[in-house]
Amino acid sequence: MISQPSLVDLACEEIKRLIANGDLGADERLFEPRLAAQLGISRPPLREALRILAAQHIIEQTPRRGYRVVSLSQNDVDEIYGLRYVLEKFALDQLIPKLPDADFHDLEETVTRMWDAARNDDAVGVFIANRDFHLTLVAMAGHRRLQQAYSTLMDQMQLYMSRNLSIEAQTHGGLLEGCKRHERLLESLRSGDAAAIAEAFTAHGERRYLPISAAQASIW
Amino acid sequence: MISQPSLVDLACEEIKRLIANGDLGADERLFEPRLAAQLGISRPPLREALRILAAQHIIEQTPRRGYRVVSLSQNDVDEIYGLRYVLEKFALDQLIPKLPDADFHDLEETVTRMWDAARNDDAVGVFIANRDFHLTLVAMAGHRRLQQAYSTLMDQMQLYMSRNLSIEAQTHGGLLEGCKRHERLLESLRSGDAAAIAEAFTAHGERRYLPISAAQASIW
DNA sequence: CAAAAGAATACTGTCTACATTCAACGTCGA
DNA sequence: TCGACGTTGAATGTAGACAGTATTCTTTTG
Repeated sequence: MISQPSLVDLACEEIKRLIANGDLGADERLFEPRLAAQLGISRPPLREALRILAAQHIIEQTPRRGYRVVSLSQNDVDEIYGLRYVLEKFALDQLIPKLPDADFHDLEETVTRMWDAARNDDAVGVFIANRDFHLTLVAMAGHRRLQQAYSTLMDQMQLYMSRNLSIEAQTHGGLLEGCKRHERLLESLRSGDAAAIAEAFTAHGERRYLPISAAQASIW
Repeated sequence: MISQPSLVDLACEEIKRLIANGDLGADERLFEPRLAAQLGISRPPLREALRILAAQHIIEQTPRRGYRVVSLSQNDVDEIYGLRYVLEKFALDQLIPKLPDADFHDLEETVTRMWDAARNDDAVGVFIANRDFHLTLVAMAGHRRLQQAYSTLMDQMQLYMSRNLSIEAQTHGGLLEGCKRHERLLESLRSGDAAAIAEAFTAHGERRYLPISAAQASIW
């Protein structure tokens, strides 16, 4: 059963897009009347959308002083990466027992996309494929709350990165190198060997998680 | 700078209270007009509150069919406990390096409260003290997003438990036994020895996390 | 008697409008 | 010239009303 999305849902997506595009910068205030007019909706549905985004830590609200786009400090980035690592590790732990019956199709598709984009030097394409790879991986764990928490975290990072850094500057070690690491991780998953998976995952994330400067935030 | 809480905040708290009290049962629909009248506010602030609670997975929304209190299946309980374990473990990892400079005052206070309540056979008091112990512990890690995720999870469990089970039935091993386990965990934290902490934490959570039936959900 | 269709009711989604509060700017005084 | 106070303007917090849609009950037909 499908239904047309409500204005609230549309507003959420559109505001996230505005932030990702850089139309709304870090620390920028969101004025309800202006934004409502810009989106062509009235304030009530917009306000509900803002509440949702605030709950996801994409914007923050201070009473009587409205909403503003969050600006991530170095500490914030460290927090996000640290939590992301833990959640993805947990996802793998949950996933490993299920691997024999797992369907790798979706995961393979993202890796294929990643290779294609990398060969065309399409950094944005690699970026998106990478994001989808990890979201798919976590989704395979079959843990709804985990998936939810993880994708919220990814959203926070993604919005920040597309705002502050050129994608190219964030691809440590080159596009093709990153593809290879994901390929290896996928292979280890196919093997189902827990030790190999742990190793591939650690190698994959080696330079990315744990003390990492905000300016060096990596897309992987 | 202080400011009076908005109706949205008040509505959030009140609705959570209604659920905890059992006035709103699992799977029960939340009718906006009725609820707004009951709370003495109009629908717009109520709707914003509902959006927030939905984002916290305390209620769920289906388009054009309103909101309903979530009902937790056994699988949901397993999910929450699993994630809670991972997050609290991560909190300890983050906390250990900071232990030499840590202030245990707040933590000690919750343990004191727990003992007092246990001696008076006050299961609800123990329940609350236990909750505060873990929230305080996680807060000491100094990781805002972690703390946020953790307390959201605790809310989900707490609301469910106070709805479905008598507190007494959930205190595995007796009230005093639980106090002792927390006391030991606190002692290990004071020692600062990582191995001892890990052991105390595992012993503390032994029977609680991982395959646990919904009916057996424990307060610890 | 049961099932399906239609009508009535009630709830959600959305909008317009009003009250309240905060922040910035200008003015007045020291 | 600098600081403080008051005023003004704009944005947030809230309320009430209307339109559209789902659900339920009743009625009618097979």
